[in-house]
Amino acid sequence: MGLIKSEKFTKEQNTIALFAKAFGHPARVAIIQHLFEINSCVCGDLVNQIGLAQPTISQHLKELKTLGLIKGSVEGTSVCYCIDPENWKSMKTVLFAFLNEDTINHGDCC
Amino acid sequence: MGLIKSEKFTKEQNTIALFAKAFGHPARVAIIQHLFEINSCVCGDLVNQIGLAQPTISQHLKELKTLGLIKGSVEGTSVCYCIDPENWKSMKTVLFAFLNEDTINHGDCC
DNA sequence: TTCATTAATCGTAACATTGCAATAAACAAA
DNA sequence: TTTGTTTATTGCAATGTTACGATTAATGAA
Repeated sequence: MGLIKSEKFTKEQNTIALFAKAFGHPARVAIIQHLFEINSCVCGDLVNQIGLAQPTISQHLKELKTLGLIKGSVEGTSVCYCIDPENWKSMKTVLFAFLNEDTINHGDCC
Repeated sequence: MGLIKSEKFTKEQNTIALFAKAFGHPARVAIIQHLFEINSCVCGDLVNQIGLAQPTISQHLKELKTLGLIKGSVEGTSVCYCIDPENWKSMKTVLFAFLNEDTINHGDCC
């Protein structure tokens, strides 16, 4: 049916999935990487950096913004985007806890 | 258009996105968590554990299997699934490198 | 062989995602 | 005000994802 049955899962599982989904598209990965690479805000050159149309980039930025991973501030005619350090940190805590579950239980089976 | 323009991005960015997408659904998160929790293989009770229909679970298992994160072995009438430790490890290396990019550059801006 | 059990596959409906052209909105400069 | 620049929004087409009923395949038990 195309819609996820979120009520079948725990809040934690849904949160993990939401964060993971944010990185489930290479354009959003590229945006985040570019933000870390230039080590400051990105003001306008994202469309040139990534080869997608302006409305498409805008849409990906909106998704990352809605999740709180990035924040934008208006600077004249352009908008400057950067990572939201606190939300990034808490996202990492959630994902790391999940990805590190193999270190708690390390069953060699099969 | 619904299709990702992978050719616009690096191999690394596409790999990160593929792994992240695997965890972009709570059912697949739940499957992985259950595999770690019981600390061994899961033989058949996944449909009861998670509240989705058998074909749906089978589909999610297939995705995780295609990515190499889990592996299944036939045991009589049932199939036993468990994490593939080596592929899990290399997936973690890729995702951790991405998620830890904030520790390399820690620009306070905006 | 026949029956029961379990998992995979097929087919399909409903909804989501991706991408972009066109347009609108917001602002600075002339 | 008008013009140019930049980003957001709208609308839509193409494709992908999710979910499950029905069926098939494979195996063990009777």
